[in-house]
Amino acid sequence: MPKPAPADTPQRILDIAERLVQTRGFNGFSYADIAEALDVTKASLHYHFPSKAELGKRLIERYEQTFLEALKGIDAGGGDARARLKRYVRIYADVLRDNRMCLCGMLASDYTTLPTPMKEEVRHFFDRNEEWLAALLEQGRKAGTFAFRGPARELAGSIVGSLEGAMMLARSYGDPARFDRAAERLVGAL
Amino acid sequence: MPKPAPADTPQRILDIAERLVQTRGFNGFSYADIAEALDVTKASLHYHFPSKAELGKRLIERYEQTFLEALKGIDAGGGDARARLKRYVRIYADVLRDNRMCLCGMLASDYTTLPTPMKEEVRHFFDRNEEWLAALLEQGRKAGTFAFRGPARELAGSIVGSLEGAMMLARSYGDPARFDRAAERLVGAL
DNA sequence: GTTTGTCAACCTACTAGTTGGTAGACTTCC
DNA sequence: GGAAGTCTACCAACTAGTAGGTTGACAAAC
Repeated sequence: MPKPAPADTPQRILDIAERLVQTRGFNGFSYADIAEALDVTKASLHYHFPSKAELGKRLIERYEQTFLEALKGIDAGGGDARARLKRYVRIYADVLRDNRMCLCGMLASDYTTLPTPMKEEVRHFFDRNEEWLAALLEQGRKAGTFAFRGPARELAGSIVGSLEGAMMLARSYGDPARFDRAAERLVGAL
Repeated sequence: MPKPAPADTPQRILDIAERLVQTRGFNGFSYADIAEALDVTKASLHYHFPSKAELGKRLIERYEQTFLEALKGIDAGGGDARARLKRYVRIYADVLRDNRMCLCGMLASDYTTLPTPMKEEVRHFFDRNEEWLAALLEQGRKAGTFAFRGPARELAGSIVGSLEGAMMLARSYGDPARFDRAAERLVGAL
């Protein structure tokens, strides 16, 4: 028997690689790490993902898809803009409580060392992310829920940056609550 | 003549290593990179810094010293709390315009992969940094320059996180002005 | 004032292990 | 039989780090 293969191997590879990137960064793990965790050989990994660059690209694509799906979930759920914003922040908090950084936050700090296709995907993620958040902010402003000056998109970029930074520091301090406090301030300031 | 050695070699090693960490992260460069940039052998680097962990630790120590020196400079210069805060933010903006990340911001994202002594130094840097900022914020609040709720130290932590995150994203977008806009919002909100 | 010894600062040459990646054989399922 | 997926067995390049030798500056001993 080569594999009882209960779960789809490529997906399991992505699951493990994702966790590794989120905890150690793109330069902080190797194919050998994935192989060990999955109990297969490196060669087998290369069969599914020919190069690390390709693996990384697919990783971001999948992450973005899941993330945007979650945002749709927020749109579908009820509540005013503030409630939605809180659910948005909650996504980050949950990732952090799983002892992970945001995948793209991590990759943003590895940015200069990434292969070009990955760079493009990282920016694409943040573009979509900020677009959605900007729309929510604008909605909230129109409804009188939020008060802020300037373009919503600019504020969105600022908030995303703040959340990523707050995650990074909270993780270094091993103190997820530190993220919550910072996020509370951000949301409260609107 | 063995050396025209105008500059102190250990310092030059630290200079180059610092730039490499700030641009590529601690796992994104090797002794070979420093050796090439400095035109010496790897063995020579190991003479001055026995291990990469030791090099990294010394790197943070020196960075913190320089940073705290700059904060003293702000204290010494005139102006109210807001003016001082702007000069504080300026430090980050200048680093970014040199195409670098904050050294410790970078190391915060590499955190899980760092040797323990480096982890301690990174946290020490942020502790000192936030202590100073908290004092400035408290000063500003007492003088009526700033308005904010809760402990100054908590706000300081939030601001430092936001600045680090804003830097990271601005660098990914190759757009230093993105940092300026985010920082402007942060300072303006006080 | 030359010999002798010490020292910092480098060098060449090497180690053991890791990196991403490949070739080709094998095995199982349709 | 052919495709899919896995394996063993490799490779060249790179990793941090080491062993041991060379160089020239300086200082004391003679």
